[in-house]
Amino acid sequence: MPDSQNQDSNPSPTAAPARPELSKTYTPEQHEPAVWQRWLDADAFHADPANVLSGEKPPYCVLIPPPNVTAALHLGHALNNTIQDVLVRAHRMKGFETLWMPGTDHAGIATQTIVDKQLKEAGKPALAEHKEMERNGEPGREKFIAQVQSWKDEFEARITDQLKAMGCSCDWDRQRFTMDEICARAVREAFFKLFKDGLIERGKRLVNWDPATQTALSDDEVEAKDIQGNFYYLRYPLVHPTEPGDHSPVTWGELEAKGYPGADQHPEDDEAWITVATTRPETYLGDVAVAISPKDPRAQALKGLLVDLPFMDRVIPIIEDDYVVLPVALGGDENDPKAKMATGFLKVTPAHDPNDWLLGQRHQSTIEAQCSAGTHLINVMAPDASISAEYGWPDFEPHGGARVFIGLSREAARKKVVEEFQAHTINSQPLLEDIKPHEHSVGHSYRSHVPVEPYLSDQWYCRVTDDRLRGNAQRSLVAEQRTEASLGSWPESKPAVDLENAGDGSMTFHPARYAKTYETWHDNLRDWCISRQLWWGHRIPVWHFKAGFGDGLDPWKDAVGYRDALRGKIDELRSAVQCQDPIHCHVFVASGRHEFFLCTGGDDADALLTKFKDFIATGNDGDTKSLNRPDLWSEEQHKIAREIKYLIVSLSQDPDVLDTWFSSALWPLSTLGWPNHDLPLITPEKIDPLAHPNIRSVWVKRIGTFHDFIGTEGELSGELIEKLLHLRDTASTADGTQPLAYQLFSEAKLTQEGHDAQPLTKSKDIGEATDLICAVGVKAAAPLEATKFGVIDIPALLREHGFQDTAGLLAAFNPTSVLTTAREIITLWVSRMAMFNRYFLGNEQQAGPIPFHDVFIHAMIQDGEGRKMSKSLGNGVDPLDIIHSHGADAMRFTLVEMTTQTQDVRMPVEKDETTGKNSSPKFDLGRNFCNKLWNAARFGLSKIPADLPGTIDPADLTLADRWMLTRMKEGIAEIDQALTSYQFSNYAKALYDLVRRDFCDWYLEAVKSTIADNPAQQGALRLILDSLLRLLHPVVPFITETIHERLSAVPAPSLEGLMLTPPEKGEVLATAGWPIVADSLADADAKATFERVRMIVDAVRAVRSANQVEPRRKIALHASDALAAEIAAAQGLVESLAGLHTVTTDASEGDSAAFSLDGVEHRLADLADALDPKAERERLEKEKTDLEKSVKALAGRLSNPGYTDKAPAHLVQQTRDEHAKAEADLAAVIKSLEALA
RNA sequence: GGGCGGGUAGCUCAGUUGGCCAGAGCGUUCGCUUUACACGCGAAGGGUCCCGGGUUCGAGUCCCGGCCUGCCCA
Repeated sequence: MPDSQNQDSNPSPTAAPARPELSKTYTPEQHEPAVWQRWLDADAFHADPANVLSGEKPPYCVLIPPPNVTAALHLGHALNNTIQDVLVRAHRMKGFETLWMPGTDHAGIATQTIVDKQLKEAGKPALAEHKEMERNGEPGREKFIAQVQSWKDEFEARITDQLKAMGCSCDWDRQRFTMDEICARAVREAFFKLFKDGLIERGKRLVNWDPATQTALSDDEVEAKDIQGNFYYLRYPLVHPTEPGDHSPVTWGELEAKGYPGADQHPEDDEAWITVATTRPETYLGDVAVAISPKDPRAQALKGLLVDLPFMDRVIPIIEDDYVVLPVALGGDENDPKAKMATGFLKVTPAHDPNDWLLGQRHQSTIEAQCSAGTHLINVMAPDASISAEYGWPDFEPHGGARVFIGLSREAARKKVVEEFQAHTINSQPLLEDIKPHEHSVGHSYRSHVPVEPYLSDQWYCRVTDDRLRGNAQRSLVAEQRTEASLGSWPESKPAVDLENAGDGSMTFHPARYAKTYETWHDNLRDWCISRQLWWGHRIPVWHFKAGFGDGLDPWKDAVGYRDALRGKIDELRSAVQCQDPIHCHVFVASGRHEFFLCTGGDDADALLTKFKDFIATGNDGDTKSLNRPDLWSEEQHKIAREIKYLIVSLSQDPDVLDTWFSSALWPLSTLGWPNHDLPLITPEKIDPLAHPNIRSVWVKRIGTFHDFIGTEGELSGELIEKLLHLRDTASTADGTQPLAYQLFSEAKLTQEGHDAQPLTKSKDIGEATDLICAVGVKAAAPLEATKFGVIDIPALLREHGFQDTAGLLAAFNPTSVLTTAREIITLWVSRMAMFNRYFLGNEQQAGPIPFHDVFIHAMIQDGEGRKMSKSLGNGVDPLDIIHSHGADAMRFTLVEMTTQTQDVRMPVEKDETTGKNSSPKFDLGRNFCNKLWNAARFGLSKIPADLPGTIDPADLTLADRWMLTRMKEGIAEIDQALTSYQFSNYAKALYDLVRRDFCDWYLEAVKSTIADNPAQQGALRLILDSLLRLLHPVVPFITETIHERLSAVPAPSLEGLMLTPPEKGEVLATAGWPIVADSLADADAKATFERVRMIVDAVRAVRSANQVEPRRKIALHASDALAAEIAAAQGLVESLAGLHTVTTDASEGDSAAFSLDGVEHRLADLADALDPKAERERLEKEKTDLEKSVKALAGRLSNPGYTDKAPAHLVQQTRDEHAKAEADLAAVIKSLEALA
């Protein structure tokens, strides 16, 4: 047996390695599934945090931006994930412990809307019907969520399959979903901490309301669209402030007397009015004032007067505010389009417009004192945006003059208001003065696409503007990406430099320009509305209650004292029933009332409150036993419960869910195990030494006592034990090994001794321990079958019982290495991850680490016309279609090649007429490249015998070998540079040049004539091919793995200076080492010589082609002495590559073609049986013209003294050399032409 | 309105401190069943670097002003 770097652990000395022939063209569908299976079998993608924590390997971690479960992945996802896979695979090969965390996002409003729409279309009970059920006391919410859940299951599976088909090397055992138990736990913890720390508050404010889905939206979920609307000019009569309900009209005459400009244009006894301009006339029902600019010349005359709102019996004040735009006629800005449309009077509707809301705040007391409704907020709409008096319209009754509008949609109401104003008159002129067309921007819901209604409602807010959140996000950014402007406005956002590991200034955007988007976003941040009136999402862990009067406490007089008393009582109850999870109480003031809320920090606390709610409802003191677990309550415990019962009446959980981005923001924490990240690390060896390293994952749970874990039969934990024992004893995997084992540890010892702690084996120790950890080692990734229990999905089973496989992940992998995502995500997601990661991993002294060091923003893929790919345009490309037609590798290579530093990339889309599917000719690039690689490998393999020498002496290498190795060293440097700077296109181009141009076109052609008899060259080819496969693997993993499997059948010889670390796991290339070429193999002479060979061959080929010489015809070269010597030194390469049978210094006889090289004329003879002198003359004439042009240009440059004096000397010299060479070449060509004549 | 891109060969794009006569892939033309590859090999043609100024010995690149086009934010 020859020496080998890849020693087979089970060598078979008799049988030669199987070397099946490769097919003539690469057929991806034949190889991709098999390769995928090999990776899984090798456990190639599973990361082990222990390798990081022990210091053995540096970490590299990428978190997938979890795709929405709303739909299958599109080409943008394919690009996004290909880039991540390239980075992940390259780092894995470079020796990093590499974790790529996969998962999906529940996308609350989007998924709920889609499922609702689907149900409606299918004629099944949809959201509205389920809401009706819920109102009737039936479980409508549960049923609807189950429908969404099954949609989620379907799409999660589809998305996962797509990612796998693309070859994504995620750690699939750790796949997450933003609503699974592990993520939910993080959401609860995070919300609780924010609540407790005063960063979450309740507020009645104007929100972006989506009347279609009837939920609040955050600012980012609103998209502005330009709408062709109108400005409506409405006349409001002026009145005197006299008796309530009896306001006498103001006449124009009175106004004229007060110096009101323009009043003299009206009959003096006529009633006077003012005109407001609005785009939304229907909101006039909620008007509480009319505003005028204090600079307005009419303002003085109007002081003390009021406005009588038509048909409303509401009299409202006139307020002065600088916000109001002056019309151009009265001195307003001519360049302001608003000033052209304005009347100078602005109707103020604080409950239906964000700007009016601010006006209402500023003038609240004036408005409340003078508006006959007595309030500065009148909401005239129901949640579906129809006109309604039931949501805060205090003066609707008893007058009810606006009854005609009730129940109308906002669109119909607008029409009706305009009609009414048209139909009614003041001084026989219509109240509707004018309508002018006006294009303006209107916010629309990004999901339902209806116009967003600014709507007054109670919501939960996260105070992201607090420095603990915003400030830390701002300070994350690397110093050179901060701008002066931002630092000037936000001096406190300057990164700290003196704090070690503060995480400040350590996050970098690539390309750098996107840092500005991030920075600006934070500079203009507003508090984040996090509650959504949806069902699909994380339920807000807050309980609202009506306060009672226990212990003589009056919640309305002393809210804080009441709150503190309740906090104390709650803690007593928790402790009495051994509830581990915290409960916190807050009081908020909304609409002038105190509102009391309890927030729970975990399942235990939730369960406690649920039971307590029942306790309150039944009023049965004896029932309080159910609160306890597992013992009966003592008298003291009953007493506490009764006391709280007097403080709390009618407890109910908040029905709303959290904004999806809240759980997304926790992704770097939740997926890595936070808040249970302190679970001790247990390595697979501890579970089952015999089976290691085949144990795939280790699941652990802190179980307190043995009793807790075993439980009794029929209880969940007892049942789990039974299943685990049964599986351990009866189930087996394909190779006959057992799929799982479990062991118990003392937590104290694990924490103390780490990996070295021994499992507990004595039943006495187990029975007595109070701090037990149960660890389950799982081998199978797929569900297991075991008689009695049928098919069991072990990870799901363990999750259900609170086991986690996250131990050590947070410590090993957060901060992660890089986040790869799209532009619009910077504000929606990147920012919030930065805020949360730093907040939750920090403490009061110091902010925590950033979630990722780098953020790479990739381009958006557009179609050939620069339009977004979308379903409605039908120009989308399905990644699976490309994988099926071209192969996953071809798609990946093309996408990587396209990924330059620009914002958008275009991909011409063509519809295949036969299949009806969209594709793009761009993918041919990748397919052709893969096919070329395949055939090059096929050829290479056919030239590599099974019995290579064990060692290659570098001295035995040919010129071509040394050149190729040198080129490889250069190529590796280019590739490494491209990858570290996220220049993916450069990576693909470097590979293309190295593989296609250098290796295929020149190296393989060069070795053809010598390799059969040269064992050293055979060995070199074996190693060069191996190295190239490694460099290619990150972008084209399937084909390289397939070829590598064949290549590995031939043991690799050793060559000093070339390091090819063998695969770590299962002999798969995916875990092999990145090639390292030492300086000793870089041969500058070989490179220069080979480049000369290429030049000479090119020159000969050009002449051959111009003279239409048969490719197979060998010709004679009559060269100068110098050229002939050079060719002789090239070991026959020129002869074979240029097709020469003779190289001689003799003068040619008979027909010959001339060409010049280095300013010397050489001749090629034996080109054909007869040479065509006319064609030869044409070729030479053209060459002469080109050279003359060249000589003239170079001479011109040299005759410019500015150039020769000021340009760098080496450039001037270079120009002189070129000039001399061009002149010599020209002379040679002229000589050839003369000879021809 | 503010911010950020793009405009280079017929098409899609490179061109990183200004420095060979501006490159690649596809497409086009010519030749070729050549010891792996026609999803291939060899050769060739193809550019007012959007327009107008400026700085410089020298500008696709830097500066100023336009035009066209896309995205994000208000």
